[in-house]
Amino acid sequence: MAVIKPSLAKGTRDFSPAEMEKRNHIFNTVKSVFVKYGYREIQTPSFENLQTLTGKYGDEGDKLIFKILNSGDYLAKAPAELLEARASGPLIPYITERALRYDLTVPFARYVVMHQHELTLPFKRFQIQPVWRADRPQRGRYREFYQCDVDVVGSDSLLNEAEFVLIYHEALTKLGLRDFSIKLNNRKLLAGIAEILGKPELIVDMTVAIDKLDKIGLEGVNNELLARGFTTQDLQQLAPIIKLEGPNAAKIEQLKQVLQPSAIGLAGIGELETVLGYVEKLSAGTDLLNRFVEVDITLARGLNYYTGCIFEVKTNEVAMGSIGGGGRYDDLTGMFGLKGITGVGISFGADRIYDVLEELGLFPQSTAQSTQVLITNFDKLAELYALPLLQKLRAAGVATELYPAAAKLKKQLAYADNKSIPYVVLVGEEEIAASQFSLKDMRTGEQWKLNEAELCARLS
RNA sequence: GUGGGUAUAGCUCAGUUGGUUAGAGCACUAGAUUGUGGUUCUAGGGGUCGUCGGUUCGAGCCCGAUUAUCCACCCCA
Repeated sequence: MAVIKPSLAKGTRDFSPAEMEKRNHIFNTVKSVFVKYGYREIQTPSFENLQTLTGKYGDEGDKLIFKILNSGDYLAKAPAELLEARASGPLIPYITERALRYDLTVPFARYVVMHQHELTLPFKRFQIQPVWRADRPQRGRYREFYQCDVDVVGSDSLLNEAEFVLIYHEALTKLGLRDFSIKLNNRKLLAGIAEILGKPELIVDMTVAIDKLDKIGLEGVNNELLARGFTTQDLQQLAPIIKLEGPNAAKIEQLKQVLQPSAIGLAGIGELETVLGYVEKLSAGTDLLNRFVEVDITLARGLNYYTGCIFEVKTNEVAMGSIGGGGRYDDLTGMFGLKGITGVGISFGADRIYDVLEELGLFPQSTAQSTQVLITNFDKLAELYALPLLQKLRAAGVATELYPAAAKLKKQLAYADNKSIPYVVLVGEEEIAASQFSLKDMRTGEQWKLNEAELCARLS
């Protein structure tokens, strides 16, 4: 057989033991916060029926769904004329029926609909699993990456939104981040602005354009707006809104003035005020609200199912895309035939958070620890002598390993050193004769002779 | 999908206007040290210079194509 040069599929990564320890540090941290706020974990399959996923993410998103080729003679059912014409797009439904999940929200919506009779509403769930996108990889963008989603369905209370602000703050702070912004906006408010301009149908074009403000500046936004069907008069009306600055309360006051004629716009403002009010009460005595929460009218977010509040989190310490986002969607399950169920949720981008923590050196030293004790192995006799100790230490809950073959001590100590094992137990003729063990502390180099009971007491 | 950069040892990279046998650091193996790691010293293994073609007496270096990869845009976490 020809030897294939080993390589990774584009946009994927291996995770070494050290990397897994760091990744688990992130997962465990966010998980502990989710649980504290009353969320329970679920998992859904890696792949779904293709029709479950298509049409939920817009045309751009649909293109990025990894589709799974049907098994067997997958071309048999394809119409000859489509094959003849090499019409890839129209062929898709004939050759693929399943696809890898693109996010965790849509599978969750399917889950809610399928399990609606078992669920007690409001249902609060979190989910930490990989998702796949056929995107072109670059910095902070992978084809396989993990999302940590928390959502609640069946509750329209804005307390949920406020708690998500607290969850973001608590989890990211626990991970060591010190300077990040939790940006808040509301789709209704954006709809109100489009309404006042007399172009409610262009709300998506408008939000996509003003979303780019920090990247291309006001002039760039204006050019884009013109290209998307807005007039110079619209731009004059929009300019003061886009350029809003100052504390959140001041922004809200100004928006109230501007949005006076729009009922939906005022509703959006009202929701923002309520959320901020809850956050204030829930973070009394801290600087959370002033330092981390920012009302940002230019925050758009692409997913078109959002209908109310929207969130996005960015770190200010490293150049990186958003590390989290989410929002409220009034009718997500409607696509699966269940009307009137509202949901709101957020997501943490674990892989980007990893890259940020790595760049800032924020991973704790202790995540790298695994084995606590290594027992050396010189020969068969010493190995036999050591086995009962191995059993006792493990029974006492101490992560212990016996070097699996007789080898030079130098090599065994180098193994312990490389694996950051803090203690080594040396077993040789001398120790066996005296019914003892030599315990070596690898950090200080100190060494003691102890019997089995003393050793176990010392290590456990 | 659009545009740009890069490709030399396991990893990070040098390599002169094109000129003998292509280098360094790290990593690895062994020895200095027969039962003591990290530091140090010594030695060693490891390369079809991404691939194919062209120019040339001669190509790691110049030209073309191709593949891979990274970055930016689009979009997103």
